[in-house]
Amino acid sequence: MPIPFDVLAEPQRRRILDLLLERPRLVGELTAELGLSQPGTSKHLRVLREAGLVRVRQDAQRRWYELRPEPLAELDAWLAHYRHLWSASFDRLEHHLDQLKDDSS
Amino acid sequence: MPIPFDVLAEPQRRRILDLLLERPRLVGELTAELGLSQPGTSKHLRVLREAGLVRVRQDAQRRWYELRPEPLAELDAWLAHYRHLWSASFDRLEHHLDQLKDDSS
DNA sequence: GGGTTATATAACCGCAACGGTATGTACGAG
DNA sequence: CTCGTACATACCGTTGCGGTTATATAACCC
Repeated sequence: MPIPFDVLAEPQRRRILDLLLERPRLVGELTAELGLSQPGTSKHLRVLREAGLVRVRQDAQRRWYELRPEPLAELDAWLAHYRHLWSASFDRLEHHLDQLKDDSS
Repeated sequence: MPIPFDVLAEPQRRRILDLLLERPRLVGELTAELGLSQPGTSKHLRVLREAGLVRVRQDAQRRWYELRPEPLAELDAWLAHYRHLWSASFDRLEHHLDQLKDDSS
């Protein structure tokens, strides 16, 4: 699953992710909160689904959308290549992370 | 400076960032390595410049482009809101980060 | 200064994405 | 089984973006 930069480039889709970060929601709820048409919302949700950023749980006619953070974790991994550029204590942080890894293994 | 999601959505621009992560480069070098036309490269560089992701150092007719990681740091901060979703030991990590902060203050 | 090198800007084109309206589908209620 | 609800899909118009070629700008070289 490639990092979905283009999917995240869309402001409305990021708003959807922000809303789903709080709790799962129905399409109707998202439609109201985004101020979009219902099909517009559905279309964004399709894109997010195909990018693996959300998953659906069906409940009769309703569909609960919830967050799926794996692609964001991959984005985080990509960012890691650049992190030492702004994180002064990066090396020490890495050292601490290694310790965490050792603790849990 | 808002997080430049749309700027990063472009694959060629991410390639430019990857190349600049190694070392600063001239427009001509980037043009060759990307396989684009020279104006195409310049246009991407303009977008990256306006997003604050690169800066230019002029040297006669040449322009050395180099990375400016601040916007990526903001992206990192945005990601932080989601990080606990995939980082099992997030709370412990946060604790360690706080310790780092205390050490350096 | 005239020519060359290095880069930026302008003008243009094709395509894909986002938004809407209209319609299809699926499930439950009565 | 019919109607209403909740969502998805089809289709279309507009717009913005990435790519190109052509041209402008600016600095060095001789």
